[in-house]
Amino acid sequence: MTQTPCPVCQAPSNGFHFGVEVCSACSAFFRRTVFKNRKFRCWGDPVNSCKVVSTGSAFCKSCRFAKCLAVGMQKEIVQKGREGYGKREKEAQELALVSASSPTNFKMNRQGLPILETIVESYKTLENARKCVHQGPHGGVFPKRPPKPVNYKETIAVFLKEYYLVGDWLSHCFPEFANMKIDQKDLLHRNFYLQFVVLEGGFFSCNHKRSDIRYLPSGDYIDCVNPETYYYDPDGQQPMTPDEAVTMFASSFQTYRRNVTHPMLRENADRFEFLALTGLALFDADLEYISEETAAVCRKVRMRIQKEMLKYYMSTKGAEEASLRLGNLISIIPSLHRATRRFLEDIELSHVLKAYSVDEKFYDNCLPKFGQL
Amino acid sequence: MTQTPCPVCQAPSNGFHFGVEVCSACSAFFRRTVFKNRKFRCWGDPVNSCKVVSTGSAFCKSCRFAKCLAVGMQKEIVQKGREGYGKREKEAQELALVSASSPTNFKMNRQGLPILETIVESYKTLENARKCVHQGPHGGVFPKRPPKPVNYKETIAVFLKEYYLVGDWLSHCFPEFANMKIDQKDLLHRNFYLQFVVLEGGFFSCNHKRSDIRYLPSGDYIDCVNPETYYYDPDGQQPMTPDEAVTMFASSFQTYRRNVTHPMLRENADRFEFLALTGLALFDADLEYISEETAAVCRKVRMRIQKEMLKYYMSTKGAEEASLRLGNLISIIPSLHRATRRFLEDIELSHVLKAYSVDEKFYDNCLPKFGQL
DNA sequence: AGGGGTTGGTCAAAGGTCCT
DNA sequence: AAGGACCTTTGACCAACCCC
Repeated sequence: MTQTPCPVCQAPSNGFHFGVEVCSACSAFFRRTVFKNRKFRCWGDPVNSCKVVSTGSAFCKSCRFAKCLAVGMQKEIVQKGREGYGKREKEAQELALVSASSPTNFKMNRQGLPILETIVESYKTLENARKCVHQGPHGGVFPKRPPKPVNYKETIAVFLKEYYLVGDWLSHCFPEFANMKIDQKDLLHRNFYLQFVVLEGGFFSCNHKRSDIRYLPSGDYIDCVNPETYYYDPDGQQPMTPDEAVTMFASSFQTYRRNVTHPMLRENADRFEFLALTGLALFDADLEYISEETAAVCRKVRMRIQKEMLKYYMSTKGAEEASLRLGNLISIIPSLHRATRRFLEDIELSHVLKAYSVDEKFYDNCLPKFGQL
Repeated sequence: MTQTPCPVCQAPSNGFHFGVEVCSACSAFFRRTVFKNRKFRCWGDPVNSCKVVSTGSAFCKSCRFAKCLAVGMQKEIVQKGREGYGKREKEAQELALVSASSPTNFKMNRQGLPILETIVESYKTLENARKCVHQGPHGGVFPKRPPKPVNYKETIAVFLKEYYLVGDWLSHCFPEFANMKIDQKDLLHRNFYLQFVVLEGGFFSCNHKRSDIRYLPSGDYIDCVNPETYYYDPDGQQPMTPDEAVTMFASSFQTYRRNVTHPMLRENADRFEFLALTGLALFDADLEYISEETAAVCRKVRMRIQKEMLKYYMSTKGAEEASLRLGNLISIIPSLHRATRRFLEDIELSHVLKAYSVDEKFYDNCLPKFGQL
């Protein structure tokens, strides 16, 4: 940084640029202008005689460039473009077109992603099975009805039905899971299930672009903004009033939304990413009580899933963007754990208090044992 | 300056370099690339077949390097930091000035990583401060003594001393943190501290290549294989015998090792990566009770840290390897949470039972409030 | 010694990136 | 969208070094 002023704009100059000792700003301006071959028009009056001084902000571009040439800056020294060290603009633009043109149809990107392709396909089967099992608003047997808000009893009933459905789905997707010993399978399945419930809720919100209600797999929803509807018990046999329950569990809904729904909305996770996260949540290599053998399998599958995610991204993004996206997605997992744990605490609290008693079957069969999560 | 053209780029060649008669530019390029072990990706279409001509601009680095190798330039001739010769005078002077020169050659990879470089540097300061504060085996004031196993009382004392030390360190590393409102800062700091303790323990184990003992910042250690030494109380006033305590907390040590030490050993995380994880753990954007503003800051810093990690990897690895490594590192965070939570549960249990009572100061000032983690 | 040749180191000035 | 601060890369130049 020398003391001589930039001959173009009078700002402190900063070494030689394109043949003349000018400031870095004028250097960048000159480079961009020449590189993009931009032309300007002077709007001044009288024309082509604007003052070019760095005091303000708005120069007349035309006169600034003219002055650059006048003081001797050489167009020839501007290079024709180099390789960037991350992505290349050209590439990024082309690929942006591709991904924008087909938001839902990602068939083209799925090739060579054996694990994730399998999950995506069989998730469709799960969706169909749900229509039959839940008789919800999208059920095929009964005539269609609009989605309705549900209370906690109905919710638990839905999730209980789901548990085994999801188990079958997992066994179908992952031979690694299907072939595990029954006790290991049970550990993973229990650890997984609530996470899946929470994650899928976030994904539904993401699909519907709203975080004020939480959709269930049945198609109905929990109204998070009016939780008294959720805690309302038609039989009226609970030791707590809905109002009390709302006070007690109010922050739980906050937790779900903050930790999972919002991040997923922010990242705008697609179905593919949601299912990849599902796989990572299932194959939790660091779970307590699992055998070293199971842990090794988990690590292997996780690695494969990460590789496929990366491949999926690399087909539409540059390397850097892909990696960062992968990182952001993986960063959702701790939040997912947090939300799930909160969910579990709520359920256990209800259970202990015998307030809003949870179906015993659900409690015994579908939840991780204490301290395991 | 001979007349034969450089076989890589056709510019006039300039003597033999690394085995082939090439121009000085290609020589320098080759030297830099090999020295830093950089990998490139070709963005051309068709791939790996770009023209390499010295038109003054626009090389494809990948193809340029490939051509260097193709024409016979030898990687082996590039030295790894003046290994063959004695140190140069100038270099010796610099070393005298800086005094704390990096033991490994981090220098080359750290450029342009403003956040992580700052953390790495100021971590050294933290290490020095510890020597004074803890008077441990590496303390500068008292004569050196070998590391010894410590009990829980000594451990808590060490961590209490550390809390504010670490707080200062954080404020020094992260202006974003230093400038937060006091309540937000406190939330992050409390949430962070145990995670840091656990993570750093894993890092120490990683450094010493052993997971059977857990080093403390003071330089002493907890003997995880013989936890009765840890629960031994010289005053003998506790309501539990060491044996009972071991039974009670036995699986905690397992949890630490399984969740943090083992993954870090597996990944062989270096100091740089450990500190990057530290940053990610601090700026937890999904923490309960933090303001939206703070969360936004957290997301921003996290993003920057991830980018710097990626850059760090990309300078020595290919894009895919770098991304997977990043993914694996980030995947340690959920495990870290799990181990930390377990740690917290132990402390709270001890506290409630008034067995192995924890220093009240530590309990009140250094831990996250209930349900927050 | 001493010069020719090759090494790594240095730095000004290119281009690229990011946030406003 | 464009400006400007900030970062990386490049290649000419030079000191250190080996060898004959």
